Amino acid sequence: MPEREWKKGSAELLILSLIEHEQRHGYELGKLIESRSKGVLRFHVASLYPLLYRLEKRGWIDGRWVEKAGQRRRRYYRLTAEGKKVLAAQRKTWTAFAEAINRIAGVQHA
Amino acid sequence: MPEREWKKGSAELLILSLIEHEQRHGYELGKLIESRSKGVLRFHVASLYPLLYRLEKRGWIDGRWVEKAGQRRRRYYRLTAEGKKVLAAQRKTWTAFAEAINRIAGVQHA
DNA sequence: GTACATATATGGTAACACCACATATGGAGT
DNA sequence: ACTCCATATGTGGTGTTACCATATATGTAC
Repeated sequence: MPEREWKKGSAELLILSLIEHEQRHGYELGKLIESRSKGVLRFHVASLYPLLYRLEKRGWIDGRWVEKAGQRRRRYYRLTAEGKKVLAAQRKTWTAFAEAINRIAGVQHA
Repeated sequence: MPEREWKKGSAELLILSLIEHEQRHGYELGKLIESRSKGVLRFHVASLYPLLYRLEKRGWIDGRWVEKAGQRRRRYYRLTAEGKKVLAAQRKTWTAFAEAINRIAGVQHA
């Protein structure tokens, strides 16, 4: 079952989209993806955190630690200018990809 | 750029769909995917042939050699009963996946 | 006789989601 | 007090799989 494979790469688009308008921390992103996808998508921490480091290293997102009393420290991420460009490009790529799959696999537009 | 990653797993759905109604050989499948996707999807031989062996080993597709004078031998694949079930399941999974991505990434239905 | 399309095949590499496990804090239930 | 769960971040090792480069073999066109 290729479900696992489809998730590869899609994670980037999801993360970038979710922090497009407001900064979020890792755990929140994981929970958001799970709830908004109605359980269809679930990224494990061992995928999520390394991904965030990769995106930050590439300069697409920018993280900063926020410490609050009576709470474990959180790292909040926001989209950089470069990240905005990448997000736009990935949205376009995703749309073309999904259309191609639907055309070949004969899935009625969904 | 996650384009490469998205292709992982999608190959199975594409192959199974393309041999749903008529048997085809490997090279033909590669060319069909490229043309029908208008160049968006292109699977290299080093991905395609090993994939066909995997699918056959799993019993989802059934291949047989066809030799014709003045032509290199070709291996034609057809969908097995088990393959039909898998195809139906994968179509469903793909649709749910694409919908989830679109919902979260804010892509207008495409 | 060279170039290209057709057609199948494979050893090695890179990417990345996942498993299992780890650390740390706060609140709810018993 | 103690257990359990939700919150929150972190990592070493594994498995899957698309791709690179390269190989073999046939037919057609220039």
